[in-house]
Amino acid sequence: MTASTRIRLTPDERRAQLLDLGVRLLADRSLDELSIDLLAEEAGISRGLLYHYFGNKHAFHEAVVRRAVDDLVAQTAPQPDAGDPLATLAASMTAYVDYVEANHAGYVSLVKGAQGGNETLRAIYDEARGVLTDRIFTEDAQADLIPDTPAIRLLVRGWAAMAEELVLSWVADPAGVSRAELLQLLASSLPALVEGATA
Amino acid sequence: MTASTRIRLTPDERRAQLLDLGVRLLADRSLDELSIDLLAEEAGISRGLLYHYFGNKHAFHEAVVRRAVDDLVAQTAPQPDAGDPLATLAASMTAYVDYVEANHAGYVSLVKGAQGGNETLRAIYDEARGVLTDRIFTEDAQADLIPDTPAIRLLVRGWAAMAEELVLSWVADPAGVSRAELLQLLASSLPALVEGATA
DNA sequence: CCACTCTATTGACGTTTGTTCAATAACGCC
DNA sequence: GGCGTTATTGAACAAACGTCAATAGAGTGG
Repeated sequence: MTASTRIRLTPDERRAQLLDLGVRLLADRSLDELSIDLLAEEAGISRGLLYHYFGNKHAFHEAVVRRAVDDLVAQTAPQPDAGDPLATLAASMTAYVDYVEANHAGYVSLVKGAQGGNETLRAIYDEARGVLTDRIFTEDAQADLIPDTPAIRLLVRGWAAMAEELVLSWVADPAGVSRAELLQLLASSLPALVEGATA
Repeated sequence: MTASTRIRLTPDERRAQLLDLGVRLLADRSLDELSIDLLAEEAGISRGLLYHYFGNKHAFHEAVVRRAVDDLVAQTAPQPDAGDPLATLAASMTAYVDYVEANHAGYVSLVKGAQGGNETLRAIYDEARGVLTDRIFTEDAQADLIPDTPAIRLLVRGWAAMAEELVLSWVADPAGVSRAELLQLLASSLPALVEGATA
């Protein structure tokens, strides 16, 4: 549009700009609905520069997903003040619901969408889920509430999938279920499952 | 290769052939890793014919996913012989585990991958999950084991996501958990959740 | 048995889009 | 104020998507 004197950023700044833009654009578009053309125009750069920084389109996608996942992990980091492990769990779930509510489209498209992607994307997703569930073990297991066996590990993993589904489904259509009820479901389900499995 | 006299099938036969081939090819490839060129060559047809039948690549993908999902629903259809609702549930889960074991790659790539796709793909996936979970209600609810409230509906939906995760995760790495234990987890988790939520 | 019609099928063409690479110009430094 | 480093460009290539008028297989009626 206006006079476009070439703007030169440091590599870190440019990477950050492109990743932020990628998160924004890929929130309501799938990867192949996003052309490098559009991305470059939106960022005010040439197509070639994207390849200089990320190599190819898929690598860019992976970097964006990693970025989104890191955000999720950071913003749901547990605060070490609570004493009661159940209260800690409840706080974690609240933070998680907050995050999904604030980033609904992006969560579905980027985080969840990673499951259907290639090996690398699934690995990123798995790693994130691993971090989230490990918190459960390191925080709650200290109180010996949750035994650490292969079957229970598997069950907790399943519980995490359930939690994701509950929140996404509720955000998409909250009809008939209050936020408090949702949080209650999330927090009570883990003990219920563990007790049901060990009994 | 050999003399290729143009083979002319009925539209139904051709559609079926292409969908079958699509299921096979998309089991270990993502959509954009599959070129129409390869598909056409593999099917022994020209590229144009695919567009004649499906319009565009995405519509083809959707049709393939719908096909895979229909297979899943059909092959896990409950047998109306069992009496005890808990036994029926156990039978359903066994059929489900059988299916996922036999179609691991395809399940992940097609069924699960649909979650990360566009609106239409997610609708197909949701519809399939709806059919699967509705079975729970129509079969088990008759015995009044499961009350039908919005919160419980949501919970059952979450349980379905958990079941999927458990099975996929177990198939990917069964270390430390026997098949019987898995089935036990699957079958016992639903009652445990419902009881935990209604208490 | 031949011509004829219907329609499944082709193949060439235009266009979009991912990717490469040598050339260019902005910024810091002497 | 010139100079070198390197972030950045833009043109050129290739692969793949999608379109459409032309083609030919298969049944049908004479």
